[in-house]
Amino acid sequence: MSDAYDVQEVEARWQRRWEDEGTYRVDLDDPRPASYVLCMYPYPSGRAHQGHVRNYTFGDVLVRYRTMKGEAVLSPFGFDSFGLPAENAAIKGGAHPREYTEARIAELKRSVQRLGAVYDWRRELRSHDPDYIKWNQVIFQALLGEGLAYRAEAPVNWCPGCQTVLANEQVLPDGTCERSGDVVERRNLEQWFFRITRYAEELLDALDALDWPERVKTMQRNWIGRSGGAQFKMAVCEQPELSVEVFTTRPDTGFGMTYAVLAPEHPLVELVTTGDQEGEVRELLERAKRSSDIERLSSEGALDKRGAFTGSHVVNPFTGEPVPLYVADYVLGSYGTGAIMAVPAEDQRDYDFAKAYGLPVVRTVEPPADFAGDGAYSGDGPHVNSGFLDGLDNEQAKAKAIEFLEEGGVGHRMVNYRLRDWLISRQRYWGCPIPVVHCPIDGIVPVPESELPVLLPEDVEFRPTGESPLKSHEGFLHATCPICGGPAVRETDTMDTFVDSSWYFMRFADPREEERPLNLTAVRKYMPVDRYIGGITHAILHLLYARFYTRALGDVGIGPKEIREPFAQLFCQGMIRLGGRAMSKSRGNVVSPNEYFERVGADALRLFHLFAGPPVEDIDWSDQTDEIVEGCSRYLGRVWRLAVGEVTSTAGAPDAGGPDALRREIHSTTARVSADIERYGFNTAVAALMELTNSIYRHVHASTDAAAVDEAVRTLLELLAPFAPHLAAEAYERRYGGHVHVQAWPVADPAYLVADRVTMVVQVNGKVRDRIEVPAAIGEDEATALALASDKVVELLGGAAPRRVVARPPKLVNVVA
RNA sequence: GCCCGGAUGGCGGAAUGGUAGACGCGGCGGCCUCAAAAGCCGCUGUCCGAAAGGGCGUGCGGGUUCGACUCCCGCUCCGGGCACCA
Repeated sequence: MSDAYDVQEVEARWQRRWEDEGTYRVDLDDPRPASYVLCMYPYPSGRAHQGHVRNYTFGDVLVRYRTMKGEAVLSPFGFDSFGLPAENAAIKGGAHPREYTEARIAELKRSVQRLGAVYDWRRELRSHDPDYIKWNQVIFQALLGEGLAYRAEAPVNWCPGCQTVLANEQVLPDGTCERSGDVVERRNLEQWFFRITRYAEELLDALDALDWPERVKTMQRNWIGRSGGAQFKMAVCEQPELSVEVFTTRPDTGFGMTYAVLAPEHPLVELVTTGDQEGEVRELLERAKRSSDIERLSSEGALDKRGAFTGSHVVNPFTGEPVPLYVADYVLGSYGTGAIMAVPAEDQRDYDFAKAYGLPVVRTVEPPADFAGDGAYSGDGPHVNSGFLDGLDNEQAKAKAIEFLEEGGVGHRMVNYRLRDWLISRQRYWGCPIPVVHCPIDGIVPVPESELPVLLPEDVEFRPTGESPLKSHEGFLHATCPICGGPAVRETDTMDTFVDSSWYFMRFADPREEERPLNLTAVRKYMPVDRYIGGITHAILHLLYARFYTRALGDVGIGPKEIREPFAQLFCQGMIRLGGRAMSKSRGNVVSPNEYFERVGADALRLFHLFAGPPVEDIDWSDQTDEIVEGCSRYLGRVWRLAVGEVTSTAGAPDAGGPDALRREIHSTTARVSADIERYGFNTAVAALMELTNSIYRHVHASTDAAAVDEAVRTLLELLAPFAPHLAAEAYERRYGGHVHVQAWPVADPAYLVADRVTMVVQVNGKVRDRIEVPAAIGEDEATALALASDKVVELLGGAAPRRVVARPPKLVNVVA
């Protein structure tokens, strides 16, 4: 047997062996404690890129580590295989989306397997498989039955590039499509929605208890956007039978309302606009309709063209005085009541508008003395010009103002959320069909479960018209109404692919369950996911939808009702940048892992990703990267020679400290590596392994006794196993026999973690001046005495008595001169 | 504008309030070799110094402390999120 390490042969052989022996398969009757480690399932983009490598390496370290710790780790893999790129490729003259997608799945799967990441492949899922489509549709019907799915006409985000509607979440803040970059238009269309808003409060409140990155939780909080305040009605002076209802977070400032505003979309606009104002109002409505969201949301541009007086007035319930009613595009039809009370003195937007239209500004909160005086003051302070609220602070005044509105029967406390219902219909082919038919007699009728799945027809033609090919496929369109048996038209919308990814992690618990979407026993065994790993890019969309779906499925009886949160712990790994930009296929700046697999092997590339920096931080793929990869490869060679090759003692080698010192290092390294893995400190874990390796070399050179070295190498290989699984396995088998990945994870013995003698630092005025070898158990008095006796200290004190001595034995003594 | 992160050698990065720069990359030197590669060993923050040794040093300015990369206050720059949401 050659001592040379044949990377390609060894890696291929162990990968086959893990698969053949089912090392990482788990089953329901597994007696070991169950746990669940999951990487976000990928959109199959073909060959893996470095981002995948990083993601799956991190996940794989945890799977292997926890397996060695004695857990039955559920580690499944699947593909988020519906989605626009496949369809766009077909339109451009490529293959059918199915062929295109499946070819790419095969490619990605090969890369993932080549990496040596281990999965229970029996559980592989693909969103576009008929089986998954069926359960997706069954879930949809259940949500429909419970009113959690509904159809409504709504102003929607239409992307002209993608020729489909987008969820609010898919529109970037600048009003462009997150995928194509086109400017998103507003259109009124009948669409399917999921009632995620029903869970707004729960989704918000439950965030606190999650072990997730704080910034992800913050993003979700912002997205849900809870604001508390009051809602109340104001009668229209000119037409007392009409009233305008407004929402405000600042009912305490009601006395300062000097005008009110309707959104251009508000249904009352037409009714309250007087004849002489009609021209102006009409012009504004036209403008608002024409304007893209970008223009409308921009604070640029002349304000005086963005509002108009309706000619009517409403009565301010606090003062009893009439105030003018305006219509303005800075008020959104889709939030709150679509109308506001305007308080220029305490709201900057209202202030700017009031200035442009010459409306009065009345302060109701006394600003602090140092307040610049220009513009609105939205902070806290004593109320003024506010009748019964005078003198109160904001909180007190709010409570009292709401009380006042309630007593008057015109209003009440109110909470509003920024979160809107989730628009799930897409006018595209390559997605899960929405399983309903439209019957001229019975309306919208769900397809009965016995007829599911509704599958996509294969024989379709993709044309660059932008219209879904389903709309012109006679065979697909033609259906029978399940109620009346008459002719009906099949729904041609498909589901947002985020629907697919909102429950796959639960299906993984038993992906072959044939009776229901979820096997509850299996779901209960593994859920929630203990470690969920993926990119920060999904901080809002996927993670919020998955949280919603987990709850909704529980509540409609498909999932376990008690499991509310899908991901107990979330880890977001940093991005990989190249040339200052995120590495991504769409930017065309990907570095393929394949050349690294060929040159240095999977272990070295894995080690690079683990070692390059903290997993949470972004890393730059730079000129230095290849050199570091080489370094990782070199390190593995060093381990290999130590374990399998010939490393011998060296004449004149310095004393390495003997077997006791080596044993202490074995245990301290074990402790460090274990703790580092738990906190995703993979870079420092690898550093610790390198230190131990260097140390073992020193001990070998210095002829430390073979038993201690043998023990050290064994532990090194065991600790290295999650990081460089192939080399560790091969070296371990050759040297010790047996399979390292089924060994028990080493445990640090605390007895070895304390040394007999340690180096004590002696400082004078906080500066290190000397180091003394002392017994670890040294007391304060003795440490002080030793420090004061130090030549350096004597010299620096120059005969004077120290003013103070701070002793922290056995680590440090600080002498204050 | 608001809310989060971050800033440490030539580079990637380590450091429960207690030896700043672990580990690695790069560089320099030595051993091995006919030679090279590989490997093994050592040095490598900066300034002064032949050396011993000493000064300075974690974005900037203050503060707390015997002692601050670490905690507090005030800035600068970089990255990210949110932003007419009433």
